Amino acid sequence: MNGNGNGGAGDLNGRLGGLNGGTGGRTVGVAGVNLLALRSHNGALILDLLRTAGPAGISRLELADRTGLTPQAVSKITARLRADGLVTEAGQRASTGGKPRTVLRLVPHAGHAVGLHLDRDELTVVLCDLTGAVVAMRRAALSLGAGSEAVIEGAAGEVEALLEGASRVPVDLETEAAPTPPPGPSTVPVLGVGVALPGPLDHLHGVLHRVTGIPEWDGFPLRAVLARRLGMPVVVDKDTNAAALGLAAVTGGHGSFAYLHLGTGLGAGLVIDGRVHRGARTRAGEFGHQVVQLDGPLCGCGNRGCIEALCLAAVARGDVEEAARVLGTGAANLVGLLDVELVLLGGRTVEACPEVFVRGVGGVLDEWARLQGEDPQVPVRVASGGATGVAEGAAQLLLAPLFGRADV
Amino acid sequence: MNGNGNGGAGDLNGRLGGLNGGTGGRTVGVAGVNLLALRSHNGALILDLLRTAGPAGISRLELADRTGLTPQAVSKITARLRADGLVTEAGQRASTGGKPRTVLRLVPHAGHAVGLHLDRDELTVVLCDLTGAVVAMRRAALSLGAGSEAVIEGAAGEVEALLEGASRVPVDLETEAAPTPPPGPSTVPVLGVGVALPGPLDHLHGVLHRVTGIPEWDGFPLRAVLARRLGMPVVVDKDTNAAALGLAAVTGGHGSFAYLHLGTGLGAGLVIDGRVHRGARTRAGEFGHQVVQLDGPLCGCGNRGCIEALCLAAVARGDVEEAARVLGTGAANLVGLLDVELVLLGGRTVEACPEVFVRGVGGVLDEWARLQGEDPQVPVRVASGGATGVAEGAAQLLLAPLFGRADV
DNA sequence: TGCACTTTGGCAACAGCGTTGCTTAAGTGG
DNA sequence: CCACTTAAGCAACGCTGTTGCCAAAGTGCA
Repeated sequence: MNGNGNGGAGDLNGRLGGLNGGTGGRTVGVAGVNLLALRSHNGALILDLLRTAGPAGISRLELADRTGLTPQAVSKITARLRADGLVTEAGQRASTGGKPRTVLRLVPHAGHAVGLHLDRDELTVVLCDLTGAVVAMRRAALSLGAGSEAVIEGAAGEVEALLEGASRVPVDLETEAAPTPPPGPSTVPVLGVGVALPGPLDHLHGVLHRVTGIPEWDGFPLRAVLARRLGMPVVVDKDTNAAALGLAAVTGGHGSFAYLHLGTGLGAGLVIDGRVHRGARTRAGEFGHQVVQLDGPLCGCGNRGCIEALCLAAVARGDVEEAARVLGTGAANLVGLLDVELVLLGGRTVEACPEVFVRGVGGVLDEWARLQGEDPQVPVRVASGGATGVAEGAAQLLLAPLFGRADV
Repeated sequence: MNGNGNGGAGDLNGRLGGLNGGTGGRTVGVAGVNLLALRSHNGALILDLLRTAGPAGISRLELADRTGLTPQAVSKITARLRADGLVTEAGQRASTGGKPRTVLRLVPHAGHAVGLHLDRDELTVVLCDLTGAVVAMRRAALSLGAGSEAVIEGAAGEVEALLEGASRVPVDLETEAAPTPPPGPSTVPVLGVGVALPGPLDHLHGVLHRVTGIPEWDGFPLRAVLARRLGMPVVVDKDTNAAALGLAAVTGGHGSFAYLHLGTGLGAGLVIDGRVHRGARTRAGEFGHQVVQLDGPLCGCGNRGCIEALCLAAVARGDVEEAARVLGTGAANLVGLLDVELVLLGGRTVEACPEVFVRGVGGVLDEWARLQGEDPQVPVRVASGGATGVAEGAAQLLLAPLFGRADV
């Protein structure tokens, strides 16, 4: 009695040396699956296991065990992936009484993606390799309200400068030196650009809506404009969703978690069963304007008793404990509604005093679980993203489909 | 640039004349897909389109168009389904200048499932055919607190009586007469029994937790016990989830909606992308104890300001308008968080004055959408289930996997 | 009535997927 | 040194959806 099937063959086909075939058939509603899609799905699945395994690598037999496929099938699939240059053999394991297992590893520099984070006052661009590691980074001041042309031109310029630099200089990274120097070719193969910015927007079509505070952007087809300007594929998403996607790539598993971002505003990115949940119109995650106090104080959105208003007011008057309690109440509502396994906190306000928020939110969740008579409480942690977290997540908008975690 | 893949081959394999092969491979984590799973997925997909088409039927070419498969592939698949007795040819369409299309239709009585609804004070059993239509029904008084043995025995007895009656007498239904009299054989092929009851519980293993008010059930392996007693497969789920599943079967599409049930308590069933969202531990949908009034009045759960407490208190003092407003606030929170496309209301309290609740909840949602500057508000409607809605949804716990909408 | 045309749907051959059966490679342990 | 174990590839196979072709069954015009 074992489940089976389940896939998602990736939206960005035909890249990276013919990986991911796609069907060529028209697709209305739910798609039938043909052999090309099957091949693509299994390939992506194994690629994802290789990615998750990291530098340690993983053997063919372990892949077979994890996927339920035959060892022979795994051999064939990995042979294809090796021929495509995505995978290499990398040493052997210790023998357990027979021929030692050959370790397979993802080739990080077989592909790259650009992640672009457009915040209200600054811009961050990163170049990530297949593993999601940052290979190059740039940061610049930018005013989102400066007009679309200026913003597009500024962003495109930064992206081009990043790629230019990356193709010449090996690596110039703040955090760490690159573990393995990139290969010979002077040009870096790039899948495209993922853009993350404050919502609301339409992820599917890459069109912006009324970005809070900057009505000028309403209806702007960011995806199309930037794709034409840069000459490569572009995917657009909300900053909170990108952050959540980036965290999902690290978390690895197919679990569920909520990423709560408390900065100048309050929003959430939801990951359900390993996939970012955006809803039908990319409106999911409107966490800041959840009402937790009927007829409470007026919020900027026009409603009363929103979490965001209560939280920010508490922070403004220095009562961080109370802010954490309010946030915790919202988190408890969310956990109760969705039964996620983990709550991650991020954003500048949280980073200012992380322990207070983790303790405060965790306390409310624990109390709630105790009342329900549930034992294993939902853990609360600070998101690991850091300053480039959102940009890295934006790059994942293009990387994730390769590993079978396509959106839609 | 078309999406592809995506499946779920059904948990209940090997039934109904060899449909749904399953792989036979062990499955850890995410599964690879082999040809058997592919066959099963495409078969289920086409079966689902046939189900959705209803008595009107659907032609092979339309199936090909909707699935993206070749007409020839559809011909082969439908030939298999016809050989299995699940599908028949049923007349022809009008010609459009050539050979007229042959209409295919699901054979309703090719399979049945029992849906059992254990409420606090009564029990409802239905027998549903493949289309989900009720073929037979029984209702009896039952006290959930009367002890596990009495409840199990009573429920099993009712199920057996229902099946006994159905195999002899064609149909005895309150609402309508059966459109097509069932076939010759005296025994009805039954997939199994779906059981719906108040939570919390573990859907995956079919084990009950601390059912509110009746602590005796904590840890009771309902699925295993009932399966052994009846000698057929049993699936257990929360009543709200079953109701939502039943509504999803009617809604048909792969959309998202929330079913809010307001009876003696308040709960929710969530359908996201056409699948019931239960969360990792079947705890999702804890809607009643969402806090919408910080430090509000004490709730039975021990917390303060829960929707359920506020709502029921308002109803108790006769202020239904206020109850609807509170419910609407919770619904708005839910819609904002998940971006569902539809809100359905049900339960005895709602059914007492449906217009007030629909108007009240809708009003809050409209106001919220107006503040956000969104145009197409989320529609609010009364759930169509009626008295047997939950039981029908319970039957869908076994029927849905056949149509590719497997859980987990 | 007859013929051209359109559309539907099946038959046969085919490419490609994962699977099975067997062989070779490469270790351990007595 | 040899028996044994484990890993991985080669070859043949069964089954999938696809392609090429043809028969069936209508419409519409002469």
